[in-house]
Formats: sequence, structure tokens, C-alpha cells
Amino acid sequence: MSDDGHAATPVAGRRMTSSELTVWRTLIDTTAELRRILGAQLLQDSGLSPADYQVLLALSEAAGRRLRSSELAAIIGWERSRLSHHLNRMERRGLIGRNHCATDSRGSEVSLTDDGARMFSGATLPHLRAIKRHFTDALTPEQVEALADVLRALQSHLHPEPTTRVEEKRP
Amino acid sequence: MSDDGHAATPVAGRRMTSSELTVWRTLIDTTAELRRILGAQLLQDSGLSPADYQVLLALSEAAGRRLRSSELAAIIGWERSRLSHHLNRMERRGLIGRNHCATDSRGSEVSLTDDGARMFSGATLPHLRAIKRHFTDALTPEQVEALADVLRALQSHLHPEPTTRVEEKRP
DNA sequence: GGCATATGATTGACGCATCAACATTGACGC
DNA sequence: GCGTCAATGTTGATGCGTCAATCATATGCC
Repeated sequence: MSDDGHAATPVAGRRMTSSELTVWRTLIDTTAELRRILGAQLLQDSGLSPADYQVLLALSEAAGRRLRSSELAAIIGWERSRLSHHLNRMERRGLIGRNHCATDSRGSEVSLTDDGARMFSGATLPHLRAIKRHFTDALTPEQVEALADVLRALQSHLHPEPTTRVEEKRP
Repeated sequence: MSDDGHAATPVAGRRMTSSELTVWRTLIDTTAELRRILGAQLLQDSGLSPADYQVLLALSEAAGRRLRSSELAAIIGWERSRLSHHLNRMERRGLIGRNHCATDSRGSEVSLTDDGARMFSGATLPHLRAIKRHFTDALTPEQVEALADVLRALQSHLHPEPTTRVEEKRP
């Protein structure tokens, strides 16, 4: 009567060791620190927050540099409400524009302004260099590969579906 | 010429490969997802946010279950202003109490209430189980060790100081 | 057509984090 | 004591993220 695939997994009843817990906490702390450092650097270099960067990245890769609001939300994995609030602030700063959608009167289309495109393209190189400096340069190629392996394991545990989760994203 | 400590490192002038960039983005996305999942689980199981949990953890381990405000801030690595705001909200909920410090009239002492201690102790086990379920159970012991190695490399790159403070000038 | 329901998008309220003042008090030199 | 400076802790303003509620429109069913 087993109805699903992962019901019978033994999942090693033992408790976590304290060193496993330490690895967990270090993972959270270290990634938080990296996000903080790179976010501050990005803001200082370009005046863009990491959230701004994500939005502008998706828009700059879109055909015609414009996207429906909900497509944009799906691409960057945000809730629509969050996106709407953030687009308000970005519109006020002149980074993006909004028009009514031609094919669906409910929808709205978000477009990259020239100012937004300029800001984004000025932000890209310093940001990539900062990632390299603080992340890639710290690791050997073997360590990068080991980390990729760990992340694959975590992802496939989070999302048992066989669909590949790591979509390709270009700078 | 350069003032920082790692001048002699060749720092491989080459750019990042796209797979290195993908590993970086996956690291950020995956840890964000884990934080989100575990935070939501914690809140649902115990009514405590991750921030509450950190504060209560530090207090519950302190001698007499009380700490000076700035010590607490140092232990959990928060800015004092953030802590002050958060303690206001936790005090309103009856999780902690505040008294004037006896030895320093500027200071304030934060103490764990019985309610706070109960909430925290009820939160601990489910939280540890959730970490095990979503993190530890996804990895082999070898992967955990490889991740620990990667985190050590990242940390020592972020903080060039050797882990042990070797020398300290005393007046 | 006409009505119920679903969907796209926005808004307001609230909790939270950061930043820049601010008030108070301790420490040290004189 | 007095003056300066550092440290402790708080507050207000502002931006951000989440939740529930809302509005307008599209879709489907009869």
C-alpha cells in the first residue's frame, strides 16, 4: 500500500552531531556575510540594490527589454505583491516604465528605460569582479566542483521532481 | 604596493567561467530557500521568528539567563539599534524583560522570562529536527565534510586573520 | 447573453532592518 | 570639580517584504 515514493525512506534516525550543526550555522552565517558584502559593494559601485539588479537583469535579457509583470515575477521568483511594490520604487527612480498590456487589459507591461539600461550595464562588471574576488578566488576548482555537488544534492532533496532547477542566467 | 594582505596571490586574472557563476547563484538561491523554509517551519511550530530564536538562544545560555544589551548584541552579531527595536517587540510579547543595570546606570539588562524560556525550549527540538530533515539528511558525510572545507576556505578568505588571536597588546 | 469563478495586478497594514541623530552616563586628564 | 571624549542605549525616518484584501477583467459554464 505504499502510495508515494519517499514514504519508506529510513532517513537515519540518529540525531545530528554537533559538527553537522556547526556546518549548518557556518553555512548560513557565511552566505549572509557574502550577501551583505556584495550587496554593499554593488550599491556603492552602482547605486543599485541586489533586488534592483535582479529586476534589471531579467528585463535586459527579455525580448524588447520588456516583460509582463507576472512573467517577470516568475523569472526572478518573487511574489507579485513584492514585485509591484518594488516596481513602484524603481519607476519613481526612472529605472523602469509601465504600460498597459495590449493583449490583456488586466495586465501591465514593464519596460527597461534607457537610464535603467545604462545603470545596469555600468553595474555588471564591477559586480562580477566582486563575486570573483570574494567567492571564486577563495576556492580551488576542486572545491567549486565539490560545492556544486553539495548544492545539487540539496536541491534534489528540496525538489524531488527530476526537473533541473538551475536555469541558465547570463550576466 | 597594495595595502591588503594577500598581495602575492596571483589571483588568476582570468574571468569567471559561467559555471562558476552558476554555482555562486545556486549557492545564494539554495541557502535563501533553506532559510525561508526553516524560518516558516519554526514560526509555525513555535510562534518564534529566527530572530527571536537567536535572541532566546543567547539568553538561555547566559549565566542567570540575563545579559547586558551590548553583550547580547555582540554575541549574536547584531547592531545595537536593531537589537533595541527587536527587544521592544519581544518585551511587548512577554518573552524578555528589561531592568536597569546595577553597575552601570547607562546600561540595561535583558532577562529571559519564564514564558520566553518555555517558548524557546518548546522550539528547540522541532527546529533541530527540521534542520536535519532539510539539510543534513540531504548530504552524505563526505559531502558535509567537503562543505565544511569550502566554508573554511571562504571564511579564511573573508577574514585573513588566523583563526586564533595570537597576539594581544597589553598596556 | 448572463452569471460565477479565476486570474493579473495593485494597495494598505504591519513587522522588520538600517541609518543617522540623540540623550545619558562613565572615564580620564587637569 | 570641570571639560572632553567614548560608550550605552534609544528613537524616528525610511525602505523593504509579507500577508490579506481589493479591483478590474478574462474565462468558462449553463
